[in-house]
Amino acid sequence: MVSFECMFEWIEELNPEQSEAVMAEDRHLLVVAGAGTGKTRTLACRVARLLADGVRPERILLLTFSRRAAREMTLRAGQLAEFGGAPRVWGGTFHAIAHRLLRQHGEAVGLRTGFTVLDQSDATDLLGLVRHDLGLGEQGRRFAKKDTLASIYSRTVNAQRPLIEVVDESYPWCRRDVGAIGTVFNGYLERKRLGNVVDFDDLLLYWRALAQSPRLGLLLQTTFEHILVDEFQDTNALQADIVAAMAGPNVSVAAVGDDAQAIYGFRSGSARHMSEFPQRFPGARIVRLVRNYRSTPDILDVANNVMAAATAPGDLDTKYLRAERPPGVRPQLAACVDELAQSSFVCDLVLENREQGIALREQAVLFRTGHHSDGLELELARRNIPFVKFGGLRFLEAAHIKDVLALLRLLDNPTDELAWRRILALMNGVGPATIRRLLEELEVGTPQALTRLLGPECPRFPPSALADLSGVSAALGDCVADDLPPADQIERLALACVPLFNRRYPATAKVRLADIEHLRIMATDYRSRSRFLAEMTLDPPSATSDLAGAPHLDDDYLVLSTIHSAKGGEWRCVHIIHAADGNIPSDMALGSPEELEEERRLMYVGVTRARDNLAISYPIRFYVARSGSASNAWGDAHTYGQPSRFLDATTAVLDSISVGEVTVERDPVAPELAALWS
DNA sequence: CATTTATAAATTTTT
DNA sequence: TTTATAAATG
Repeated sequence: MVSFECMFEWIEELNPEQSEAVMAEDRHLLVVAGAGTGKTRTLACRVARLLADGVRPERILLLTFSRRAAREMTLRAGQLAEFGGAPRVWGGTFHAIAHRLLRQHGEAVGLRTGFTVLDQSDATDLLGLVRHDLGLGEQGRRFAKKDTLASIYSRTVNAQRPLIEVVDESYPWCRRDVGAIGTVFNGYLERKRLGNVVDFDDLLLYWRALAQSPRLGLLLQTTFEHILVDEFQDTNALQADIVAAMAGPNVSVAAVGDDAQAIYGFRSGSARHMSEFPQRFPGARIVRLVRNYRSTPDILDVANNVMAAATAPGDLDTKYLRAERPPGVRPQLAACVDELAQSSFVCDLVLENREQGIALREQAVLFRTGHHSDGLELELARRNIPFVKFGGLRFLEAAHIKDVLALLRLLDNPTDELAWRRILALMNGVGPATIRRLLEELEVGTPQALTRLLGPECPRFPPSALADLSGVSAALGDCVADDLPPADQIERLALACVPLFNRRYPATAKVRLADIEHLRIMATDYRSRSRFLAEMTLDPPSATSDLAGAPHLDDDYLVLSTIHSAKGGEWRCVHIIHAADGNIPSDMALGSPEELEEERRLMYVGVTRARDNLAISYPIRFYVARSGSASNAWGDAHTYGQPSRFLDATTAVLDSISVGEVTVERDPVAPELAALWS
């Protein structure tokens, strides 16, 4: 009961609007809450209030969009309900809850048991296979590439709009090929069904189908009494449909959101669904939270000025935040000579802050895209400043991790074509043509494919692959019964991977095997192989600070994060780097006014993460070409950066400083030489 | 004949 | 770092 009392102490500290949101007895509730207005706390308190009123925890569903938010909410609200192993509040991302429900009831909507969830890169690869098999993208024909196909697909499905409209609006250069794109999508659907796999979008689609089905819909509508949804401004049409379909006659829906923080347009999220909430859920009480308790007025001045020029203020306007805190320190805008200067500026500031008693984990560095932190990561490593990076490339994206997971997936679902392909391609002397033949002869698509590989009916492999084959088969044979714990299975499979990795990744095999050991350690908490696989797909570990060993979560570390991943978080000090025009807003997003506005909101989200200190920086000169391409070998391929256009209106409330010495502007020799032959 | 190697081109944000 | 095509190799 202790936690209940402590929760009631919180409730006493709520302001009148927050407590209205917590106590409201209306059937439906929409909380329009600006950044830093105590949204999460209000939601958690509402859950506490419901529990105190006698609602059973397992009758409460708490939906979030990001995994970070899910973790935080279930931590805060979930603790309340844990009395001696009593059932807990259902909490998680839309996708995680969908998965949980479909494992239970999936057969009712035509899903076979034992289905595998494809992550984004798997889904993209499968689209690429279909694309290739249809002979698209061959010579000269500039057909949409697999990544483009994946985003078109996801947009179409999540927005529930006709393909032609989506292509016209967002991918006009593919207009000519809509017919063929449709054909690819059909092939993709067929391929998924054949392999008994579902992608992220399918999880939502099948959940909706379940909730709308005559037989199970009623069951689901009576499973939960209260549905609470966080970050409602990021809902897409599919998710809005799901919430509506789950809301039976005796269900209350409480949604919380902020249209000024809608940043998931690329996933078809739209604040429109929030403004339509009152129509869709009639009788909803609307509560607005605008008092900001998080940031100093100095920081809010920046935030408010960023949004002042917003062209499309929503009708549920929360963008002007009222400061409740006393004045603090003026935020800084640092024009850095180059990226190196920016990196050392940030490191200096971080260390200085730590000297003043602000722990590293109270500080965050935020940026638009994953690779924007590359330079900084090098400098942090050089100065031995520990950090953890959220967003960007993940541990699981590494080829060798996918290789081992493919072996596990094969054991879990022997009809998974992608897993088969990945494993076969790892063997010596096996290429696309052999893979095609083997897939046919193994009859991948039937559950017997694995027994066929391990048994006497095993098809003929090229002689060069026989050694690899016997190693892999032996390992698969040892694990096929699934009587070993997942961690032991990984250890056994990793053994078979040693020779494969040594050949495929000669220079890095050692490091990669250490990563597999990391994977094994992560698996030790799981008792079920399929649970582990699903968890790795739906809630993969965030990228680690270093390639070796597990991150020491007890230690102090600096947080590096994309702005998208940072939403919902707050830190005493926030450093926004690469805030140059072209980065925020991204050059990619200049196509339409809507996209540009989303970038503005992104800047707003970044700024409003800060409590006490905010430093925005950008390099005046930065390289366009990424390392690895040879294009900058002759002369610098750099460009001169202007600060983000969203900061234009903030100059009066920012301290502008210059960082870095103006050294030699450019290499005097190379351009001179280049002039000789250009 | 099939596979490996070489070369050029293109690269947002998350579940 | 991936991806399509061309050349080189087994």
